[in-house]
Amino acid sequence: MKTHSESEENYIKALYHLGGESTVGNGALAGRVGAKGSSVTQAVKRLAVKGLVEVIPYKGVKLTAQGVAIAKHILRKHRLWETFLVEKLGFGWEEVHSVAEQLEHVQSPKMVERLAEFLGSPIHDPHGDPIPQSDGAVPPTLGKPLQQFSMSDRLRVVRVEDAGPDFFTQLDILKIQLGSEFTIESISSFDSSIQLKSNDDALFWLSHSMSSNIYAIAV
Amino acid sequence: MKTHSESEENYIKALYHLGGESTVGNGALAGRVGAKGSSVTQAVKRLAVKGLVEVIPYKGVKLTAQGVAIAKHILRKHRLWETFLVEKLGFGWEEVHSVAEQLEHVQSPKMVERLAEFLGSPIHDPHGDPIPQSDGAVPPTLGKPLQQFSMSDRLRVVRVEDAGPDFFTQLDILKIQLGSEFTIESISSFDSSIQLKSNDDALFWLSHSMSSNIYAIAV
DNA sequence: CAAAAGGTTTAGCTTTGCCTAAACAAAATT
DNA sequence: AATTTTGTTTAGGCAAAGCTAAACCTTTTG
Repeated sequence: MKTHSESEENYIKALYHLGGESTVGNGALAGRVGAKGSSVTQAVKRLAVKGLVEVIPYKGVKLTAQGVAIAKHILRKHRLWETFLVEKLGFGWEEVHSVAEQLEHVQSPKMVERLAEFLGSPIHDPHGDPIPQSDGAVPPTLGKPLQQFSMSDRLRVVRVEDAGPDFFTQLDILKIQLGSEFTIESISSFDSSIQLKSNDDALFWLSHSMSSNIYAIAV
Repeated sequence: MKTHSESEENYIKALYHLGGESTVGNGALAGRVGAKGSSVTQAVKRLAVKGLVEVIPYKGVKLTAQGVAIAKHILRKHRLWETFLVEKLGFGWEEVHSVAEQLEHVQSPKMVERLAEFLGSPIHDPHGDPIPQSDGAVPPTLGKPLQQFSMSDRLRVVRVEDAGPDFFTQLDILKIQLGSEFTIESISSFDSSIQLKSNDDALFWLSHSMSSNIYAIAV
C-alpha cells in the first residue's frame, strides 16, 4: 500500500462520498473538492494512472476496488479522530470536522489501530456515522429522518447530518444529542414542522430543515 | 499568525534545532532537512520574505523572533504528540518520532492546548526533552551525560538523545528507562566505558557511544 | 433536426519545492 | 600571494496542483 498525496486522498474521499462505488460526474466532484472542472480532469487522470479510478471521458469517474478500500481507510481515520476529539479532548461535535480533515492524512497504520483500541473500538462517530472497520466492513448507517415517523411515535436520536455550524448550534440550544429520546406530539400539515416532547415533558417545534437532518430509530 | 507550508515548518524546525537563535550555515541546514544546498537557498529566500528568517548571503541564516516563536510552537506540538503516543497509545519511544513529525503539522491551537491538558500538562516528553509551554517558556533541559559523573555517584536517568533505533533497542535490552536509577561502579580509563549497578544489583557495561547519549542527574 | 446551453477537456500559465550543473565567493593550503 | 578546496548562489528543469480561456462533446430545446 503506497502513500498518496493529500490532494489525491481528498479526491478519493469525495468520490466515495458522492457515489460510493458508482460513477460520479466531473462537475459534482469539482464542487465537492472545491476546484474547477479542468483541475479535476487532470487530477482524475493522475488517479487513473495509479489504478485508483476508472475514467470514461465526458461521462464520469468511478473508484476501483482499490480506490474504495483507500476511501474507507481514510474515512475510518477521519471518524476515529472525530471520536477522539469529542470523547477525549472535549470538543463540540460542530468543531471536529476541520481538525479531523487534517488528522486523517497522517500515515501510520499502527497508530490507527491503537487509537481505535484506545477509544474502545467504536463503530459510530460523534455524529452517529458508521466507522469503517479495519477489515473494510462498514457498520450500518442508523436511523431514518424524523419526517418518516408518525404521531405518538417514541424515538431515539442516533445520527445527525453535518448541515453546518448553525445547525449544530440549534441542536445544542434545543438540547438534542445522540441518544436523546422524544415523542412526536404533532406534525404540521402546513409546513411539515414537527413538535417533539422530551423526557422532562418540554415541548418544542422543529422546522422541516432541522428535522430532515436528524435521524432516529423507534424505541 | 498565518499558516505555513509543511516544507517551511520543516526548515524552521531545523533552524531552531541547529542554531536556536544564532546563525546557521546553508550546508548544515541542507543536511538536516535532506535537501541540496541550492534548494535551501531558495527556501530561506521564501522564509525571509515572510519575515521568519534573516539571511546574510554566503554567511548564513538566522531565525527572527517570530521564527523562533513558530519553531517553539511546532516543537511543543511534536513533543506533546510523542507523549500522547507513548502514554496513551502504548508506542515505544523509538517509534514515535516519525509519526509525531506528521502530527506536528496539524493546525489547531485549541487542540494543542486540550491535548496538553489531557496529558496532564507535561513539561518533558518521553525522551526527557523539554516541551515548550504555550507562553513560549522552555523548561530546563535536564541532566548531564554519564561521562561527567564519577565513581560511586548515584544517578537517575532523565533524558536520552535520539541516536537511532539501535540505540533505543540497546536501552530496552539493558532495561534503561527514564527514571531508572544506577550507581557508577567503575570507569574504564582505556575507552571511557562505564560500569553501572542497578537497584537489583545487576552490573553491566556501557560503551562510550551509549553513555554519551544518556543524561542523568545526581540523586 | 438544428441551434443554444451546459458540461468536459485541452492548452497554456502560475506557484511551490525540489533537482543538477555551472558560476561565484570565501577559506585553507602551499 | 596564489591556488586549490569548500561552500553558496544562480540558471535552467521537472512534477504536482491549481487557475483561465478556448475548444469540444452531449443534451436540451425551439
